[in-house]
Amino acid sequence: MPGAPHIGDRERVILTAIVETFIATGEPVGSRTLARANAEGLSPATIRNVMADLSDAGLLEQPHTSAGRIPTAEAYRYYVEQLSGKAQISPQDQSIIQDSMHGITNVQEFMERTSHVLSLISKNVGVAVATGGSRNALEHVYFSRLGDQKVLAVVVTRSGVVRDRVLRMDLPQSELDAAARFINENFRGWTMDAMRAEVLRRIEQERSEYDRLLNSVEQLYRQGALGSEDSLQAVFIGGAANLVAGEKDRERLQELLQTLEEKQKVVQLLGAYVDAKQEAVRVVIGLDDAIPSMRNLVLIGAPARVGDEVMGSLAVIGPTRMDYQHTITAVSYIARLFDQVLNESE
Amino acid sequence: MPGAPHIGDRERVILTAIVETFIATGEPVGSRTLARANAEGLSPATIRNVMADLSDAGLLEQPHTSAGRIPTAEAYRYYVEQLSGKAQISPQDQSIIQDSMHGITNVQEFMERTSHVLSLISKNVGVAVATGGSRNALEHVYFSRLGDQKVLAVVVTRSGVVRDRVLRMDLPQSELDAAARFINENFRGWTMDAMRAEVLRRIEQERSEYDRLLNSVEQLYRQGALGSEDSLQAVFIGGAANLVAGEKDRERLQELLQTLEEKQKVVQLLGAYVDAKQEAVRVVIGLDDAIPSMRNLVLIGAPARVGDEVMGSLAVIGPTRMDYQHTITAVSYIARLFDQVLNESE
DNA sequence: ATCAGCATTCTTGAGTGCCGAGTGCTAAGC
DNA sequence: GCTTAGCACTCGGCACTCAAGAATGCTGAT
Repeated sequence: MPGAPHIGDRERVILTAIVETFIATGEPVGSRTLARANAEGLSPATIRNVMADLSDAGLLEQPHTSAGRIPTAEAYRYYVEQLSGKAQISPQDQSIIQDSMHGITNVQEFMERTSHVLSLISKNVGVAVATGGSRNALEHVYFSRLGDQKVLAVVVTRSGVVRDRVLRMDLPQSELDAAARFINENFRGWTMDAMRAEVLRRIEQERSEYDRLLNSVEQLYRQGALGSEDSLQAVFIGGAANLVAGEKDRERLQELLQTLEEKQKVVQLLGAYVDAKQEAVRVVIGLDDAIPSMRNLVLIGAPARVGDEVMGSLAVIGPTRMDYQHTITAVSYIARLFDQVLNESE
Repeated sequence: MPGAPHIGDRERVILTAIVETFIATGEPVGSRTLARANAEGLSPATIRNVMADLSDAGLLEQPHTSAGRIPTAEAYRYYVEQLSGKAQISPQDQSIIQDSMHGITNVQEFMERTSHVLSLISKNVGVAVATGGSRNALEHVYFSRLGDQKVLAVVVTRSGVVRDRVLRMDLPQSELDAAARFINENFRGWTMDAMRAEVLRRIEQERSEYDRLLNSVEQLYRQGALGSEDSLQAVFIGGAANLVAGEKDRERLQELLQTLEEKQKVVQLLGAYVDAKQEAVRVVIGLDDAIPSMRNLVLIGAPARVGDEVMGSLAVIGPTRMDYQHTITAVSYIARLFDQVLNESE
């Protein structure tokens, strides 16, 4: 990567043209093809010169000596950057989304449909992750003995997420009820973490009084009944079938599909790249840093939030060769929709 | 299909050998190969004769004039039939299953892991569906206002399945609480269906008294809060990536993956073929009747039950060319495990 | 600077010929 | 009468060659 010939106007136009025709055709683009298609009226030879410069700058690659040029990851980054997000979502996409989102019953369902819709629109893999664990405010808990040693814990958060979990413990139903009542009366609206801290504090301070009760609660915590975010994660993946069209190498295809089935990895991926704090759509080109098997893939993601609370994230994963503009607007639109649908009356 | 040469001992042995070597190699099996492998000491010529008979009986096919023979669906059916289910599960499989099933927290999770484990063991697609809606006994309900017009309904069944749903209605919290209390006190242990019938009956009879309360409950029913089984279905599919190895035709591969993503179809498939009443493992060869895109696939499934209650079903879906014995024992083992794990203390 | 032309490189697809595996049939052997 | 060996025939697949097409880099002219 020698001193970049600081990309001027002509270079930018040509690079953009290369990226776009490569996205469209999938084949290495040569100087002649470009000269023919490009209205700029430049001759192939000139274009070749520019191409050579761009190759030096590390923006283009040649698969073989006598083949056309292919954009590098860097070129895509550049391309996406100068792709001002001014595009509006198309009416077709909008109606696809409206249709699919009809009659949503809960967050999980929204996420599931989202993954599906994103895959439809982008013709790639749609991903939606519902996280939002301990930061959510508690609304209600309920415990119930199931069998011999088993207790069912149900936790409802204020944002309407329900989570259940079977624990193994032997507290009698009476104590479970007492614990539930205690929690519901004292800690409604608290976050799980804050609540735990408070319980621990009280155990320290007022040991004598609440003793049994607080210990029950602490025991429930320890079993994960009220617990930390990771167990609440639900991952929805739609359109994995679309990878078949894009990936020629069978082994790699299989590897990719396998990776997608490991939900944990997908969560980790979104967690790493989708910035919860920021509302913006994030485009990450080249996922090999995070997950080796996803080399050459691109992630276009955004956080899903209701008000200020982050409920999860959504994304499209696809090959570098995808319709960025289109996908970005779709992701952005659904991310906004999420807030609208779940915040107020639909 | 002329008069079947009623399959004798020799025919059976040869057919079995053909099926097994075809499963092993994936290539059309010819008379010579078979003669070499088969200890029976028959000459290729003899085998050719038998093969011709089996072809006439519609049990074998030739892809091309001078290729070997391939078993037809009918042949697989015959093969599976005479495959007495005497095989024990292998220790390796057993330990894979034990490892994966460790620390199960609820039915959904069991199903998810099951689909994964089945895919691992069978090297095919593992499927698990949690159904079991209205037939389950009610344990507890809870309603909570979420926002403007929205109410969150949480239903816990006696078998430990939790279900939540956001409804659009405008009952005030006080009435919701009253309805919940009423239901929890009077109908714990009832099935959803029986409960609804009773509510309707009372509305008729004792109109005056409970009026408002009963009407709230009925309204909740109408919104599906306490409702019919279909919305409770959760479908888990594992190992879809395994299809890549088995299916050469890319288009068909894509079609298959797409079909698997349509959860409804999968539910319908299991519903059609896995007999809830019967405990046995069911092997269905040739799924094209139910779902055209699944032509040539095989389903090996069993119901998942806790005691007498059917909680769902589990299955392996794969190409006709699979290890039947192995898969059948695995499916059967996990089906039994389901009862054990969820019924009593683990 | 820009562009035309030329020699060069490399991929791709078509065409060819050959080998191996399998079949069906007929005739000989137990 | 069942079993087997032998023979002629049919295909699919592989290796190989060859020509066409596309793109490149360079050089020299405008």
